[in-house]
Amino acid sequence: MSNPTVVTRFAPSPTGYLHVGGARTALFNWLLARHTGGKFLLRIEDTDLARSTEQAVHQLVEDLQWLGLKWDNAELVYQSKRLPIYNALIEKLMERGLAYKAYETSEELDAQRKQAERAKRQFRYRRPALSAEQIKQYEAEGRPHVVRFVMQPKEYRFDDAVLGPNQGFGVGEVQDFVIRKSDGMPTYHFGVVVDDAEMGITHVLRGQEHLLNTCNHIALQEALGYPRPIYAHLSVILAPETRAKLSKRDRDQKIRKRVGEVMRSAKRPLADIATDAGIAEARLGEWLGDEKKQLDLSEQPKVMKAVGLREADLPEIMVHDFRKNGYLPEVLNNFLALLGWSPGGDRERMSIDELVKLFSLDGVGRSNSMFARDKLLAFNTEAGVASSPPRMLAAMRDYLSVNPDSPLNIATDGELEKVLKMNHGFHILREAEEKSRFLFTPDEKIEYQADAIDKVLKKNEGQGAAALRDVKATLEDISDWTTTSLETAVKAYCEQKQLGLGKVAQPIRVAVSGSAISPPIFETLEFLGKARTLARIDRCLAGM
RNA sequence: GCCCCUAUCGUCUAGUGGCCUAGGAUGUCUGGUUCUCAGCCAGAAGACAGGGGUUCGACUCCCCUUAGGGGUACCA
Repeated sequence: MSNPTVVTRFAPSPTGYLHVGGARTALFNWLLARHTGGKFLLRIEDTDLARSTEQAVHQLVEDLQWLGLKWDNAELVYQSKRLPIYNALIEKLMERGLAYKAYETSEELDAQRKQAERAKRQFRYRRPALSAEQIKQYEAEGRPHVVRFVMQPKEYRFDDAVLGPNQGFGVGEVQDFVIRKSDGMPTYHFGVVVDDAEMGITHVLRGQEHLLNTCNHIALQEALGYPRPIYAHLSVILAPETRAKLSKRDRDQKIRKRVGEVMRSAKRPLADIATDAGIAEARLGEWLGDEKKQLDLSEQPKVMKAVGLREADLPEIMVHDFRKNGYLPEVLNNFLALLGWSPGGDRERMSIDELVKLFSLDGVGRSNSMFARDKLLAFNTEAGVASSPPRMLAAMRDYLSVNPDSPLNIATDGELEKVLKMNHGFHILREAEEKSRFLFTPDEKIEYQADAIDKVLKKNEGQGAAALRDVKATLEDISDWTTTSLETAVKAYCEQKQLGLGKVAQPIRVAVSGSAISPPIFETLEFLGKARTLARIDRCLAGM
């Protein structure tokens, strides 16, 4: 009997924040492991030296922790630290004639591909017939080389837990693929096969974009004598903006578009923008001209600022974006789980424990799904209402920790609880936070929005301002400054003056908050206290 | 181009040959509640891509077409 324990893994490459597609893959692997009482492991695939960073590893770890997807290996597995293991295996493959050195440069291969394309042929790498002398000469020259795996010309077939049995590709699709790059690093294909085997991975849940790779992987497993894990290829998550695979590049795309607009309409040359952003013009130009290029973590905000783009203008794609905007991790998990999986029936709202209990590969669908944010928003709204005050307080603290510029960072827990309560029914924490900033802003720093002043106070010969001046006396007379007393007093005033509550509440709202939108007025006033309320009314009136 | 995957309301999906005059959620629309923005309550509209089979019977099985997506790297 083989060991029946399920072992899954998440193996991201550390090239930036975790995006929701990756998070969904991680979640499914985690759910399968937890559901079956197995293990979930985390491995860092940092074989791309140029793009991998230690900073990205930290971010990945933090995002995964935020989502609550704990991994069971105490120490992270870094592929970059396992080079001797890969090399020994590669040497052996070469000795057995199952792998060989190839000396073409990337440029030469590109040219061959182009040529094949022109001839309307499919380019598949075939082992060139090199004489012993040629090889000797290349070696003597110190010519760089890669190592390729000899792919047997046959059909590769495998069963997929999601897609069904007998998946695969014909002879014409496979080729001798690279297993070690010219910089000495193994490719993804090699690292993934070796490490999955060594870590005892039993189930590989990954995106459908890996379907063809799976042929390479099973061929390698056969050559290396490894068991084949159970494969489950997940559908692709599509971005509504592009209707194509959700990608971090979508954000770059949006910024790129904006830079183009600024250059054209505002007639600002690239050099200006580069200067504003503090980035070399050459670098910026290179990025602008190549859709595949991405701005790195430090460059992105600078360029955004230089062209007047705010965080909110960009689509939320990274897990970090959702955290920063005030989504609950349990909600994101719930929503992500539903992208390509269903427990059957009408069941939709599930806690993490319920997800673990209900999750099964049988419920995983095969068709791609669009990442539609409005449903996520509705889930978050609902969860915000349903969650306990301590949970929401913790969530708000977490939100503030990633939004250090918010004035609410000075609030006490008690104040934060009040803020949460008076904003009951908010969609995301950011909404409650932004609506409440004025409560934590010094009186003299309140900025009055011109349109709010015009509409609420100045319109109709200053009717609103007059009401404000008049009701002030009523407010001054209130000694018991509580929501209920305030409500009773102001409503009595309205009745006496034959005014709708709105005619009085709106002017007060603008006076204390600076805008026409705020939490409910009486709770707001209680929170501010009598002195600050009256001071703000005076200041507002004086400023008109 | 070639290869692969997919196809139910706008979107996420339930549905595994008769329970389907197709269920839920979200969004949209209408009305109500309300001191603003939200929220909440009540109601409505909204889908089996098309064409062939198989079957007593197809949303469900098969084929073709169409459409969408993915892949085709010394990225993972």
